[in-house]
Amino acid sequence: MDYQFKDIEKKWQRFWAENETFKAENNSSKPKYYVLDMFPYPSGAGLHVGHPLGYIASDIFARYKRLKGFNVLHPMGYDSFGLPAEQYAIQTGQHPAITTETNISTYRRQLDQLGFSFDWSREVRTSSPDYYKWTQWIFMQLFDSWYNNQTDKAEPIDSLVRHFEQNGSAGVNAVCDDDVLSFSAEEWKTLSYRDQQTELLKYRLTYLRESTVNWCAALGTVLANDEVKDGFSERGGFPVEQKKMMQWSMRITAYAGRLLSGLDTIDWPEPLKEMQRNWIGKSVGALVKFRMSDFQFRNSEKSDAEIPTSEIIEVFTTRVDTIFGATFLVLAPEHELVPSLTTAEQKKVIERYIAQSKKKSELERMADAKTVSGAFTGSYAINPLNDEKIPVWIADYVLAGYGTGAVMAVPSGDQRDYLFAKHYDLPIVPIIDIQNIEKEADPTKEGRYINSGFINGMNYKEATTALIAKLEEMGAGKAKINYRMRDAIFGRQRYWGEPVPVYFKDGLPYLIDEQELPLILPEVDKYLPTESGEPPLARAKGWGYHLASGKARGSAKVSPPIGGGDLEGAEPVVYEYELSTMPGWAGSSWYWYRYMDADNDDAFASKEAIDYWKDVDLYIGGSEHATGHLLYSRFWNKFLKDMNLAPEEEPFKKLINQGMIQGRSNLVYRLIDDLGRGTNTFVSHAFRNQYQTSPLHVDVNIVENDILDIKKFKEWRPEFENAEFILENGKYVCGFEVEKMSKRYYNVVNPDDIANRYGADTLRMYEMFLGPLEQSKPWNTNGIEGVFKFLRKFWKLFHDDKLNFSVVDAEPTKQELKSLHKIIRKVEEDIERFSFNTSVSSFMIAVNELTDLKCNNRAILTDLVVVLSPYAPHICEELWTMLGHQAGTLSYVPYPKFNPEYLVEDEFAYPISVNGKTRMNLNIPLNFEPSAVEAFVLGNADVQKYIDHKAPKKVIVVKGRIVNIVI
RNA sequence: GCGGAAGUGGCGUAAUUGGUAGCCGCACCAGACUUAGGAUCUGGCGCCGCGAGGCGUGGGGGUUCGAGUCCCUUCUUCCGCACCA
Repeated sequence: MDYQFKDIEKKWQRFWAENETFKAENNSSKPKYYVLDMFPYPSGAGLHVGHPLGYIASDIFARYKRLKGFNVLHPMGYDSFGLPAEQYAIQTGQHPAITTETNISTYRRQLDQLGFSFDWSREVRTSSPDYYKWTQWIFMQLFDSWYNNQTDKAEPIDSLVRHFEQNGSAGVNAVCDDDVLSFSAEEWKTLSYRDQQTELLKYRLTYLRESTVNWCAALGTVLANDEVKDGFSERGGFPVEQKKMMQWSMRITAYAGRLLSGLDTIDWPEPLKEMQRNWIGKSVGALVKFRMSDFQFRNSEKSDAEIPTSEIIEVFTTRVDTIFGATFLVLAPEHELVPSLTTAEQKKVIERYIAQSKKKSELERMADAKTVSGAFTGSYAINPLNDEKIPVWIADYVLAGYGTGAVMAVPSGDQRDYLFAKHYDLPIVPIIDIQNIEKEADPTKEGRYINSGFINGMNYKEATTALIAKLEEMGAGKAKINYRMRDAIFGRQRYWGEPVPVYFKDGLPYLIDEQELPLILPEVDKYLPTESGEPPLARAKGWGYHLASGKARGSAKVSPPIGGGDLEGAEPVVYEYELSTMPGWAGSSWYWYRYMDADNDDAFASKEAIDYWKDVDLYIGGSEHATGHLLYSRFWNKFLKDMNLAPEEEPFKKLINQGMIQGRSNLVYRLIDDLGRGTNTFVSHAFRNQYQTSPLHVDVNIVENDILDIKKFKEWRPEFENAEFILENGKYVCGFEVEKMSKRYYNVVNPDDIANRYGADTLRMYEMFLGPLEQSKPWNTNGIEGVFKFLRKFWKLFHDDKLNFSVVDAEPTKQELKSLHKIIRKVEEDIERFSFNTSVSSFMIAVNELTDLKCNNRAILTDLVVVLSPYAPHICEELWTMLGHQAGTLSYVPYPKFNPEYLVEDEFAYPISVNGKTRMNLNIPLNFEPSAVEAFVLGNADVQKYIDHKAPKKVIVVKGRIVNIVI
């Protein structure tokens, strides 16, 4: 029989599904291996040919690991909450759950037809209540926790409460809001329950904070950053303004240090780690306090400890060693001290400057990076180390959100400060002997300090240490590590997301009872905000938290169950739920645990399952998630570890970014008439510049090797029915361009079409054949024929000329064994280093060789089927059963053992080079020692001709590699 | 501006430790079979040259018997960040 890929593929896909061939067990004597793909958002467009790239690679790896004797977990699911479904719902009124369901079935069908070895019994969907119950549960754990800097981990909030009860706020070293109170144990106990809760909220790992959001009044909704383009909504182009709103936030900054140091322990691509490092943005430096001078404040006879904070400017610097060169301070215009520092004379100037910088959009501020602007407050501060009075300015090059929002300006060492000083004629003091500040600032750390008081003569290291010690002694500063990263906003004013398991009482948030989980997303009449601007959930009728009087719901109680005594005996009351929903990254920040135990009703996954699978051994996905998903997931994982709910500090041991598959668009060139109108005549690529033409995208599916199928073109769109063409060599040649794969460029290639025409095995191998997995590349269907031909040739090895199955039981020949063992070794090496493209060409070489040898040896072909099966599983399963094996066993047979003996050669065709240039090859036995090789080579007549019978200066012989004669 | 990745035939790519540059395909050319094929097979295919030969891994320089690979320098493309104190 001929290679009937359609029948074969359908047959095996059904077999695998019916027999649950790839179901993984949660306990096994085999070692575990967890291969994970980044789960997709099921969009309405379905998969294009670029999406499965990573899935194919991970599937090959998973199948290979099974052959290597591992118990492999290879699951798939859907990140099914998200904006597109909601947007569609707003437009059509259709519930997003319905669109999501439809899209998921499309995805499932498309994934199934590619022959992936997923364990579908573990499928997860983030939008399913069984799943988001546990997303909500983890949120609750975060709410009930604080970060203890002393133990460097998160702890239950109870431990903080106990500390407050025993010692008050003294000795607490926590990651918390800036405005926490200082109190004694007694004072704490006298606080009302509500006041206690208010205070605790400042410590919780998820907390309420006033944050700025993108508010679009016309759409009546909050937009995500990527929905805003240059201050206007991407959809509709309505103006977007920054608006302050109370938002849920996650105290991810508590984990900044661990998120950074953990990067050194994981095998991820270096660029991606670098992105996370930049995002976290650690800088080591010092906080320094500058007292305000008596110039502004009448009495400054006070010691530092007595000075109210409003009279101290705190700056963060990474170069505390340059402090003697600080000739002025600069505050961000938004800095809270600016109004009190501004003198009456300067008030107008300052106010004008603030107004002006507020007007600037972020874009303008960026474009404006080179212009210097600022304003003097009229006040002076005192440098704590030399008591010099220096002026305080404001300028928008200082960002309110970074560090303390204030800098000490050292114009000799910092270019921005230098430009500022030049512009406003402020002093520039050199502080290092070798510093050259003629034309620009010199940030050198080499040399010795000058003009720098007690650090004069010291080097950088000595000075830094001495200064920090001195500042600490004076109480005027301390060493400080600062991070660029900010706490993450954890809420959206949207419908299609996880409801936040929180209700409000007296304006304070409380967790709902754990028994009430999941808090189901309610039905609403419209998916838009209310007229008063509240999120869509405000439309849900009768949706509120029914706090029982203690009996009605059994153990129903308010969480946190701390200190509250005012709930007893009350009538059931309905409290308002939180109306925002969780952001897109909530559900994806822990999903790999759910796969371990997807049906568990009692826990997000059982302890046994988590202890068995532990972490993800291989994670494949796109680099676009570098600072989003991959950072949040690491954060939640560390938190779960602190709570003893997860065993490993890092969730993804090894990670690979598959490259993006770009689109390759085809263009036709339409002739333009004198009036600039498009005609119905099209000019072939070579002649496009000889006429007035305009390029037009054409569907890549009616173009082959850049030759336009004219007949299909005429059918493509009615207006082209009578199109005329100016051809080259009788053909219409299209131009091409590499751009995003998108409907509007008509360059989308659908995997369904390819699978229909060539089969899934061909598609899988071709996607790998395109090039290295990590590399981005344009999709070009040209070339797929080569892979298709290869599979047919492979099929033919097992069949005679009449296409009857025909293999022989005989002793394999030496050459057959050599071909086989070359590929056994090669594929093993390639897969281990994720070089899938090179395996495919090696398979081609092996099959070419075996075809030339007319090999139909059963032993050889049996092993070859196993080696190829991770790449082309369907055809291999079919041949495997034809070879007489039981159906379905192929996935778990041992990978063939490589035997190096079969590759041993006794002769080698040495390349003979003269002065580094290869001239010929000579067959020389491999057991010849270098001296014998040299003698043999120099004895050769052709060699003598090349070296002109002269005595060589030197002969280099690398055994088994090369001979180089130097003359 | 800073950080990262990458530049090899007409195209996708290969060369795993410094050791024959272009494997394997696509496209193309020639041929075989075939009453003109989206079939199969054979041969050719980096560039210049009839050939001998010369030149070739973005450009320039260096180390080495030998460099796509190592070092310096420079250009280009892509990605990320963007006044970060």
